[in-house]
Amino acid sequence: MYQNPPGPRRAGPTGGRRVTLHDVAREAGVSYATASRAIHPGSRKVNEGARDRVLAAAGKLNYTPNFPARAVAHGSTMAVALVVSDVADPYFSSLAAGARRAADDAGLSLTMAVSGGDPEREVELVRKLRGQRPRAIVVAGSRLTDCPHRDALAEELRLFEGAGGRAVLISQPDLPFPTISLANGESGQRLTTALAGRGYRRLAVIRGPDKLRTSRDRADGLVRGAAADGIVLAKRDVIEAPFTRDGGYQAALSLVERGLGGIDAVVAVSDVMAVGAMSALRDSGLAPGRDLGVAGFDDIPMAVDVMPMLTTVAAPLVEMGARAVRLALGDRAGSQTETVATEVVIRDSTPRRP
Amino acid sequence: MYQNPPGPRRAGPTGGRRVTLHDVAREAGVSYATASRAIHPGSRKVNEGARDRVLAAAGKLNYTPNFPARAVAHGSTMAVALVVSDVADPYFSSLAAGARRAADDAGLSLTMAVSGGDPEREVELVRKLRGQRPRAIVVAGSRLTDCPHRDALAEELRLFEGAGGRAVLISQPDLPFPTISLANGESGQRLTTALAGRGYRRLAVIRGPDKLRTSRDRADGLVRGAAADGIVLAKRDVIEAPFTRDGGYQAALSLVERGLGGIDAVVAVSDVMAVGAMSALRDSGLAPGRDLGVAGFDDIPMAVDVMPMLTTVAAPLVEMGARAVRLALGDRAGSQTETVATEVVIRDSTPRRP
DNA sequence: TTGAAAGCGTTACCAA
DNA sequence: TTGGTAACGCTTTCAA
Repeated sequence: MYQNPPGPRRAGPTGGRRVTLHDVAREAGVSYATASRAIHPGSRKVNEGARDRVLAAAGKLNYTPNFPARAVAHGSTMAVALVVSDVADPYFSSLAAGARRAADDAGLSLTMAVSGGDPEREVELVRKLRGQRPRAIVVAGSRLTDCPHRDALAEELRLFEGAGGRAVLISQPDLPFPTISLANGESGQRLTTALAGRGYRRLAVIRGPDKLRTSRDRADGLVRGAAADGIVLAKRDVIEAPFTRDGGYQAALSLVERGLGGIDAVVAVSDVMAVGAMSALRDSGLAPGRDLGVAGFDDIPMAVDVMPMLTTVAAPLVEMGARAVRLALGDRAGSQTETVATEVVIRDSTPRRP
Repeated sequence: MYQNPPGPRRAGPTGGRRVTLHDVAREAGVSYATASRAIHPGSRKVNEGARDRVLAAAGKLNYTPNFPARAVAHGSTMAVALVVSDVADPYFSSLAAGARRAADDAGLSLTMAVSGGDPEREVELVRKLRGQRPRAIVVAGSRLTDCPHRDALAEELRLFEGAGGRAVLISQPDLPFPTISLANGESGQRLTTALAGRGYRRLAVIRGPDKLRTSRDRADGLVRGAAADGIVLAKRDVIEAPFTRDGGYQAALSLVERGLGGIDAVVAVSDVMAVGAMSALRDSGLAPGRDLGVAGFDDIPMAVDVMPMLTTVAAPLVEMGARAVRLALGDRAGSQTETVATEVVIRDSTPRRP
């Protein structure tokens, strides 16, 4: 008789009383177990009359099931965790929007964790998240080339799966977990082909850190594509900068300061960087599109609101976020890695050249 | 002796074993209670040697405290909940970034709930969130003018507070809860003054639904300001549209189709709408800035990357998100409503007119 | 400082 | 179908 003794409820931190299932059961005049069954969606083993009374009592008392308690008893929560580098970055917030929707469809809530792009923090985050016992952890944007952290992350995720959770990665295909993957390299090649077809002859590439898998694959694809399509891409015209808007800005600035030397287009490995680059060009007195073609990757929403509109390799970001969650929640059958299609979208920032 | 029986741990859904505090205690050779105290940050009442052994054992076994269980026992979680309309909207994702940071500083995790702008869903969300027993719920972007839902929301938040939680609103100052408030009306007036000073004489306003408090206050401020500053703002030149980028686009389009009739600037009640409006103007063959001044509210990051750069009333969005969480977590002393300062930022989208 | 054990609010099993 | 109750993994008195 250690449990749920009748009598006044314990006061909360600010003096409030908590309504528990016990109160509901008493109010409805049924047993504790019956009340639980009536409230829980899954079990239909309860008399209609009793159920109605329980539901009515719950409504009257404004009862809300206590999720943590439910989680402890049932051994699993109703939450999915998403790890991103930065919520305010359009790339990640689009992924988050999709993940949220899919979680919602499954009746789960979404917990967001933000790493700030710090791989160490990312590992720490996953570790903490493990304690939350979410149904699944989706990791977007880790730096998988960075070996020690890469392994530490894999270990944390492995432990998470060992405890019954599900881990899924987005766009980082070389860890032994189900992954929503983008054909980044191939996309880069297709982009150069499109640019070559529009008359571009000499490229500069603005890329993120080499440790960032997405950045590296895209940059490599661009280099390969340039070679294949007869476009000149000098080694010194591949500029590395932080994988952010400001990184793109700085990279473009240094490009201009150094002298363009015949470059007729600059491709950034993300739209966010490309947008920064466009602003830098403009601040340097150059007109993006007219003086220099500009292109990016992702097709973030603002790509059509910058001027000129940005040519890009469109990735279905929202859909990717949703698919990651669905992949995590679905059964293990089928392929573990889903590759989503990308599409080159030509806009005004890369007009046809004479 | 019903509790934590020794022996093999229960298998998880996929067959994994869970490491519990019991295992750690046994591994360290101390009692269950001592292990708990050693792991829990707050209690220093444990022998250093024992503590070290516990921590070592925890590390060795890869133990992670079970948050839900902790929450059940302790009566409160380590999470803060944030309700927004749309994660992918820069306004909300900036708020989220700030809220995340503040939650992080307090050692709490952030759970995001997305209402999609649907007030009914928003109430439902808060209700569900109550079940999660977060330390605090921060609601951004509700439509408080919509009375039935407004009251329902207030009731849910009241119940949440009754159970010991903390509720804080962002930019919706007319519910009886602590609020991070923006001087929206006053900001609107200051913007018209600035525009008048730059030679603008006839305005159009693109606004969101009347039910949206933020939109209404800003629009009202613009109307008042126009009157005070001798700017013409005809009733028919106030266009209502969805509070989104596409809403702004449509509104501007209809404005152009209808004929500008002497309007020399269009002000949208948010940067997101303003950006949409700029694109619409451009698609209609007009040059924002040159043919027509454009201004917005918020100063979202992309305001400086559109062309021309957007004049706006800057709100410290990230800081607001952070302050909301801090307000929720702090003690009840001091003022319940904090008003944050805004600042008119003139950029190229509103050049001086002859 | 430590250990035993009583909760916390659920779910789920078992017998009725 | 129902009620009783063990169990979930933890925190926190209460004695020792």
